[in-house]
Amino acid sequence: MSKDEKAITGRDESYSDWYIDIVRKAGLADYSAVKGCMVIKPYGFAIWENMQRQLDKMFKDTGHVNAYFPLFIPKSFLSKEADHVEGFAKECAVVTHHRLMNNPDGSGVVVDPSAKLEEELIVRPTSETIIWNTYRDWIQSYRDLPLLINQWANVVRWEMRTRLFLRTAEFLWQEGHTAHATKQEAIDEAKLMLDIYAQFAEEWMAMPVVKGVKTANERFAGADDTYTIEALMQDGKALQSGTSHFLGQNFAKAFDVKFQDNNNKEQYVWATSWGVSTRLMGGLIMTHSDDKGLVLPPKLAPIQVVIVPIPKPNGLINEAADKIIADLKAKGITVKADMDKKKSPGFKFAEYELQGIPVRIGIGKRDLENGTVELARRDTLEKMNVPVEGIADYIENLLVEIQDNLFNRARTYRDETTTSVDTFEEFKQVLDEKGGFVSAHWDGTTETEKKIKELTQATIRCIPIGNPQEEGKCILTGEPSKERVLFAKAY
RNA sequence: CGGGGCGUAGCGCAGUCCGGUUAGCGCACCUGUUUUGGGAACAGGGGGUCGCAGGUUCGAAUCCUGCCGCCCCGACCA
Repeated sequence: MSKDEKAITGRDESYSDWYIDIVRKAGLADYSAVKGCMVIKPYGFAIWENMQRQLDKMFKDTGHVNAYFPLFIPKSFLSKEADHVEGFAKECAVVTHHRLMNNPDGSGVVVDPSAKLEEELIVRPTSETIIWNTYRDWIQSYRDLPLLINQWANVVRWEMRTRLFLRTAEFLWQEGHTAHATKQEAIDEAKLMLDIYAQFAEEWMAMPVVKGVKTANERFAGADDTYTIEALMQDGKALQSGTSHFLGQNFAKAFDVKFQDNNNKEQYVWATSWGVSTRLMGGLIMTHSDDKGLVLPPKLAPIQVVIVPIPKPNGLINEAADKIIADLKAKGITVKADMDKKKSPGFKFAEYELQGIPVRIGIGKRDLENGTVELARRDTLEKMNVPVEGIADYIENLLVEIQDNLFNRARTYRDETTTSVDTFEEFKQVLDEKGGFVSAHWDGTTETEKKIKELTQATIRCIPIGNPQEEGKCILTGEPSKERVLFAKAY
């Protein structure tokens, strides 16, 4: 096999082709026979499972439980909350019939026109409506609250344009839906989940994020407030990586969900919803990977260490490898030994770099003689000779170091690619030449926000939480402003 | 929804303009031998309804008509 055929497109050449090459050649996902839908392959799914496992733990540690609600939603449900239906109506898949029949002309199967549904069903684009319709029956008293439920599910949003992991017609996610007795409690919940998302992104994905609030224009359809974590990709575009919504009483009123408080007074409940999706996979890829392929943070890598015999396996090498494998496994480190005799070491090196495995161990004759192994780290591509004695401890520390290094590197990039500007000229120049987050004053109107988007393609990603208050003038209109907001071109 | 591209072996493509042996090449795959510290070499081998349906023709991957699918670029979105 030649280098060129296996090589991935360089980031400088085409960032978009680079991304697709990594997704496909590292075996994460593939296009499917269905337009806009992808197949998540075993290696990609293993990474997603690691994400799920940790997130699920964090949800449960904060008192949430999992449940499952239907894929199909009666059409009438969707129209009960006005903003919500307006936000999603344009991208819904609709089930109209429930039976097929043989085409009378013998050409295959066709929809049986006599099997038309009384009420059409929507394939969930999100589950607020079916869930709140159910919560009405579950909630009577303040003692039923708070209700803290999450579900892991697939949803469908009929997008015009798709991109593997970042935007597909069907995607996997989790959606939390909670009900509370008071407004403050619901706001606290929405913020708590945002913190959990941020903590997960930074500590597990090694992906630095900005926590913030969305502007009215960017808010979730049906929410009073939308909180977001925003990450910056290597091409200078922002990725909305998770959102948490304070829904006020909008869904409670739409679905008539009331409870009796401890004064026997009837009240509408307060709600939140929050979600992260397989889009995080896209963020993970675009935060760390390089021109050799995927780079994975050790905490999420399905295989943390790979052992490659040089030049091929033999009794002594196998023996040395088995010992190392046992020591690593005892520490809970996942390890794979590639004892395939047909493939050359060079092939394996390239292959595991493409797959982003954090640490590679090479064992050859020279190593056996010297009592060492060759360690290669994926994040820096450094190679070093390390004594076999104490290798498991060494690797355990190295994995932590790699995790930290990836985060620090990404944070440095993010900080260096965040620019404060005070004029519209500067604003445009930074967006064109440098990209990244641009911190600027804005007059607070949707009209100005839309105008800026029209002129520059940049949107307000968020108003950062804990944003310093500062007198200034809107970069577009010159109207007074009391704080900066974060702009960027976004995925 | 507008614009563009593509559909020939598992993958990537040539052949199509100008119809004519048994449809070809690279990679991958199988067998064997020699190799092996950064994507090995040689030899042999298997694998195809040429997207689908009609039509023209002695003869269609190639020409005509219709259809289907996917990808890319834009507007909308996690």
